Amino acid sequence: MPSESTAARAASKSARTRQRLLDAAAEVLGEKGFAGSRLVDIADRAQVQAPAIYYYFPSREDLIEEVMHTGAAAMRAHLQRTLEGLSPASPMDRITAAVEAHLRVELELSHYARAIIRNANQLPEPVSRRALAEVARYNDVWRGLLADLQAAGALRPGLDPAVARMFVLGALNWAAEWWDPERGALDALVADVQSMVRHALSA
Amino acid sequence: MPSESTAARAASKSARTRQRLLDAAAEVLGEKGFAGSRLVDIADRAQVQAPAIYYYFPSREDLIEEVMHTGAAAMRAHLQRTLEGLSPASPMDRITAAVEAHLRVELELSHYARAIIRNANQLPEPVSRRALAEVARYNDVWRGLLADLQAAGALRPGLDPAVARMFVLGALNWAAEWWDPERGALDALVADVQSMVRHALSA
DNA sequence: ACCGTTTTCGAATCTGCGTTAGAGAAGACC
DNA sequence: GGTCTTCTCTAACGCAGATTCGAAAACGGT
Repeated sequence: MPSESTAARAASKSARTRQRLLDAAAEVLGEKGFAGSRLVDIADRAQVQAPAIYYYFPSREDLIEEVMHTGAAAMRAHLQRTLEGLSPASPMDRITAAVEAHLRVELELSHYARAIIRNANQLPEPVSRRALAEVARYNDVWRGLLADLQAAGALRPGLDPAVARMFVLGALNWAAEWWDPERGALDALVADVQSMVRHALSA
Repeated sequence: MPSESTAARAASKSARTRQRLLDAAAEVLGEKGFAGSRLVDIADRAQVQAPAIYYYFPSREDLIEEVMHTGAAAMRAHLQRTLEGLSPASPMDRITAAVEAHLRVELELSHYARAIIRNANQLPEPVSRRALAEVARYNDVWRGLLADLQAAGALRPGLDPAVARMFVLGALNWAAEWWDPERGALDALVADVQSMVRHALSA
């Protein structure tokens, strides 16, 4: 039996390789999409040969499935943590905070988020089931934010909350398609987008 | 030499098959994405066997390339026709009209637009070159719309016009991911989105 | 230094799909 | 009805990429 520290180190080495594979898969998925992501690309990026993947995952689909699920869960966790960290705030302020949370996790914090955003709608059924359930819960949080806004009378009358929600999420998600981390700080983007969202929804 | 009418009929039959293939390809591309689109699916949808494709196109990539190029050109043509058809209008009214044009071509008029929107950013270089050039020109039109708005002092101060443009186009493009033609009329969506865009940008 | 376990790799297999080849059907014109 | 052209199909090829296998390497404990 290994001593505590070595066991920890051993476990962590294996765990770290596994993690490298997941991270690599998330990156490739975010760039090439589900059908375009080859195991060789993922393996390369994780500094391994392709067959090594099968030591950690039963199949390509299982690996991808885990990336998707992790990504969706991370987005929701980040959003909910952000909202809970808010001192009592107006519905609109909560939405503004959610906008920032979404953009940061999408563009700065997590390749997994990018993978989710760009692939959620083009995955084959078996792979997407668990992930889509998680995405649905994420959407539920936003549905709540919009409902609160409307209940407070702060949503422009006539606007369908469902359309408003997809409008905002669409604008946010699309940033993954064009935002270039190289040029310009994220802060400026966040501020502009918050301003536009606020005015797009306000009564 | 065939008589006029039969020549026309013959030509049109061949042309129609070719067209069916392009249409089928546009639909499949819009659903599965570039890497996920198989020739068999396209052929099936066009009521042909896969090898028949090669009578009309040199390769899969050429077929797809033409779909992309056609799609991008169609979007731009539709947008420009719409704008030209406008009696002198304020910059904001022009943008509102552009919003409707974009949504209609994306959701109602053309599978090609959907194909472009969902694939423009994940195509391999060789296929995307011509299409992306066309997309760039489409973006230029929008860039002009935003510039005019700003010049007229009607863009909220502080907003980066480039960010504003991507924000709006993102919200519009994302509709391809969730809008279900089955339920609800497009008119309602258009009205809501126009309202949100207007307020998002207004000074 | 030696042994068992964990982890990785090179080589081989299997499968799906783009593509080619060549023969046959469907017309068009005489 | 014959023949030439246009179009489409069936069968087969070749490659790329997922997966499997068995052996080697790396590692931890003694």
